Amino acid sequence: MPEEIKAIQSRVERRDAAENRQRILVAAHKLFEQYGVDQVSMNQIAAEAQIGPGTLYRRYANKGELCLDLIKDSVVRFFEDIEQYLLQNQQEPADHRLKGILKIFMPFIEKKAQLLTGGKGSASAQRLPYQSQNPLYNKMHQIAVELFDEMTAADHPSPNSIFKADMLLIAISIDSYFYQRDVRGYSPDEILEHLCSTFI
Amino acid sequence: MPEEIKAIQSRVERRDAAENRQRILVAAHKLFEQYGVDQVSMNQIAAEAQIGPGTLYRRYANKGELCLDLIKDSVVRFFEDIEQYLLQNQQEPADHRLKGILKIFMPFIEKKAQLLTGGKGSASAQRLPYQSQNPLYNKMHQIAVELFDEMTAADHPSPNSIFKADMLLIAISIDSYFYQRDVRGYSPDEILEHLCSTFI
DNA sequence: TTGACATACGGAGACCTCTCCGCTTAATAT
DNA sequence: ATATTAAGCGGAGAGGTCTCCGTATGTCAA
Repeated sequence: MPEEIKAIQSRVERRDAAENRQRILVAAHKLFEQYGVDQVSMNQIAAEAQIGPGTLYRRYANKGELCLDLIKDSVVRFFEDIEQYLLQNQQEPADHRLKGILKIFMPFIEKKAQLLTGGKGSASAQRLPYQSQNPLYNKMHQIAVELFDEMTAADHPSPNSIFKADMLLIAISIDSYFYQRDVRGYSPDEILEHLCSTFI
Repeated sequence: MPEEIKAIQSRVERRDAAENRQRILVAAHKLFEQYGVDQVSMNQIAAEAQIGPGTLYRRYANKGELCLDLIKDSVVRFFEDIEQYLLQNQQEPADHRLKGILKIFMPFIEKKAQLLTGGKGSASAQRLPYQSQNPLYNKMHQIAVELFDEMTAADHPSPNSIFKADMLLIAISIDSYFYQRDVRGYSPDEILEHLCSTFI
């Protein structure tokens, strides 16, 4: 019996562990707010949370993971927004809907940029936009693929749509986005227009 | 007199400095070869070169710069290849030439991937493909812009071409390229085809 | 309750990046 | 030859990431 239960509920978080997790989140939030994500070290966070570095790293292998945990809720809300938008615009053509999604996406990454990239200096660092292979990337990708497929009337996972979706997402990765904004000097709207004329 | 000469020849490299530079390059090359770029630290390089860390950092602010210096010659040769290709294919349509350039470019980044990204874990790290804003990126960009302009018969620096060139280059950035190859499982040729159908 | 034990803790420490600054030395003018 | 001096050197050290492992403590079965 016990083994089965354990297997199912896959381990309960210990009380002290849960408390420490809270302390970490609070400490990180405070320090990030005050100094900016880049300027805060894992050490500082551990100190502020009054735990040892080992305890911090046991939970978050690097600052990126911690950041991701910190914005988990925003991400959930973001996808709810997307879902709602898609529902309310079902009758619009796919290209229009994709543009609409980008319009929601861009302010989001602008607002959460620091946390999304999460201090990229790290040995066990991550590849690709928004440390790709994370849920955010994959879910956005899936949505984009569906819309591209719909545009070309292809059956669902068309290789071409998969590729285009990858390209679109990398094009609005944090780095690329801020490059266009800060170096090329485009406004968010201009970026959006360019994206559409290139990819849609 | 002396001041004028100094101003003109803008400083001569001191003999000991030149020697150390050589030692660094040799040491780095050896260690990179043996352990892989990522696994070699600046400290190790300094030790192998028998110089202090300060001396190493005085010349190269980070591993990326050192890597770039290490492949400077390959980059020059690469652009000579491009130039020659463009010369020999002047009569071909612009899209064909762009594809040809990608065909030269892809093996190049495949071969030099490690050195081009140059151990990305670094505080003063770099943005964008091939630590963008470096000569390689800018020159490739310029070439792509010209070809895009030619395709659309636009006068030279058309905003649209500039954007498309940025997107194309980011699409074949190391990260993106190896993502397509290793995660999506495409062969270089397939990637090339997809790139063309998306961007050209 | 009380073991038993999986989980979690914490800090010492290995190794890293990068800076600072007093000392050294090559190049030049005299 | 010698003095001057700017360029270069090197290593101590501040502060970071991340690991390892002996110790402590929740949790659960009995």
